[in-house]
Amino acid sequence: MNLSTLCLCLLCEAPMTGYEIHGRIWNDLRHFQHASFGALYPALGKLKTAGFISTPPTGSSALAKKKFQITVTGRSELMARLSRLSGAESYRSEFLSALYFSNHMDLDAVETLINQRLSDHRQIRRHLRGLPIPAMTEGQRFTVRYALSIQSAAIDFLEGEGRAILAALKQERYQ
Amino acid sequence: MNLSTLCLCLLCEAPMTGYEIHGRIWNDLRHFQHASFGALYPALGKLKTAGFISTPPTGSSALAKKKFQITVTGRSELMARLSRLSGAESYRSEFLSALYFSNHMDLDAVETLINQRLSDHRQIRRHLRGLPIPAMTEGQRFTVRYALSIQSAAIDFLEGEGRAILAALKQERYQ
DNA sequence: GTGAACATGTAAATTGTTACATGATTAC
DNA sequence: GTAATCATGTAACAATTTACATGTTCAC
Repeated sequence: MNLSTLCLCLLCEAPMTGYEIHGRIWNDLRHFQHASFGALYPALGKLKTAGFISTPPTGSSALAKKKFQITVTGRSELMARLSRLSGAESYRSEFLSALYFSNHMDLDAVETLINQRLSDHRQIRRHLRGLPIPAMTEGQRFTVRYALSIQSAAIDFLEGEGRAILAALKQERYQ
Repeated sequence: MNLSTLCLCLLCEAPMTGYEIHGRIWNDLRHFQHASFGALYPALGKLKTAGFISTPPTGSSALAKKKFQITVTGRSELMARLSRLSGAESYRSEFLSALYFSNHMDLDAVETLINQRLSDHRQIRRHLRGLPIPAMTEGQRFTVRYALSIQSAAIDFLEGEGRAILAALKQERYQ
């Protein structure tokens, strides 16, 4: 889902400032999306130009807080976009690239990468576990449980095989 | 790992044409990387300009087959780059976005997305299982087993909870 | 000879990141 | 008053996708 559509989804819940949208993505959607301000504000600008969202005039200066709200056309545009979703996922891992070519690397560097990956996954899992599950919709809970099961699979694998691979790599190298 | 570094890694194994590099990424590195020709050829062009790879002259036309090979400076550049790797991963899921906002969606559309995701994961797993594991290095095998454990976790989750969520969504909606 | 697979490349558009620049509001 | 956080935005750059354009080699 592109950022623009995501903004429409979030603004369907309630009017929000760009800053608040960023906060929602960072806090609640982190397990499947991310967005920087440099991508967010231009996206909101385009949505406004297209008439899909509006900012009720508050009479203040140009840099003042802007509550964006979705318009009627914005809602129907969103419905149209949601019906065209492909559900694709994109995954790219520098960690696995490094392991794939680890024969060119220092074994200590490989160990550092594994430990780093493990600690990243644990942190994401901690974050997911801290989310307010009971206050969520069924769909939202589903995404948290899904992400949790993937994170746990990664952690289990790295805890088990992560140790073993270093020994195997060493043996392969000096056999 | 950016595409440019990946090319250096692959060319470390053997001289290759751009087409062959594309094939290697598509067949063997699919579980953590992807690259289109439109990204690949410009990247190879820059590596050549920088002197990290070369194309031994074959005296033929401009569009003829070019075997790229890594140079001595290319090898040391690669070592430098490998030591600077962060091991970061990026994941973005339109599937989870859709589920997160599934309250705005048609339940049939949600079911279609779940089935599609399930079949995608099964296909990736089939592909991973078809890889020539015994011919690989330890590091390469590690990446395959890692990806396999993640794919299986996703499949298990979707097979179990994927069915249940549709009922839960329906109940939430019409309660 | 013709179609499939092999092979190289460019151009436009999209999408996003990082860094920068600025100002408002609130708590202490 | 001052630091932290809230808040909006731009500009330069980087990476990538998609579509296009072209040519080669080989099996049948």
